[in-house]
Amino acid sequence: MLEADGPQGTVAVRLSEVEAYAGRADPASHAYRGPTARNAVMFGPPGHLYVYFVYGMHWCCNVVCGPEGDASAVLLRAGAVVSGVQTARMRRPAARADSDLARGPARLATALGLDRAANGVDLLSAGSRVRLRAGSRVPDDAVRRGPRIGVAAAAEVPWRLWIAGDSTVSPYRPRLRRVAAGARPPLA
DNA sequence: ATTAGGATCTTCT
DNA sequence: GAAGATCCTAATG
Repeated sequence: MLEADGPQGTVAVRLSEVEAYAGRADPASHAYRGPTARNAVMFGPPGHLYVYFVYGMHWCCNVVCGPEGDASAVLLRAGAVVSGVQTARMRRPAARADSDLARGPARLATALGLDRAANGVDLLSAGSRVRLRAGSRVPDDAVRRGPRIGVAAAAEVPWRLWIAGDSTVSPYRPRLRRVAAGARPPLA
């Protein structure tokens, strides 16, 4: 469960889909090329929120996992809004059904009202604006795993985990990487 | 139901 | 200068 306070109220989400990134050893990880201004939080202590900006308009959230310096993190890909539904709807007018409110990493961040200002927040402190809490346990046999989405490297590593049959899990669309206009096709 | 294209800007090469 | 851990809308089958 992830819970975020905001000016319009508190929204809580039960996570249904996540993706693991294994620090510097993982070619798909933002930490792969070492520390930078953007990924600094990843190299810090675990239990903190790493928020980054993608595609010129979206924010995505990770929970830092490994020990300090390890730079491992889990991307929060989707969840079900379990409280503050009305606030989440206002933030996500494009969502048709409530199950779409946090169905996708950028949607989840928007529903929770998270952006650059939430980067680095300690998720395990009761006084934080954003908090990670234990929810009801998911049985092992309800957890599925498969390839990560949208990554250009190490796509075959099955580190996306989700709850089987959950309607809030993002739809899997293996998009071919966009090729720049006018670029030559790769040589076979 | 599925697909294609556009929006938009930070980050690192 | 180019690509990027995405989403939305419109068009088509």
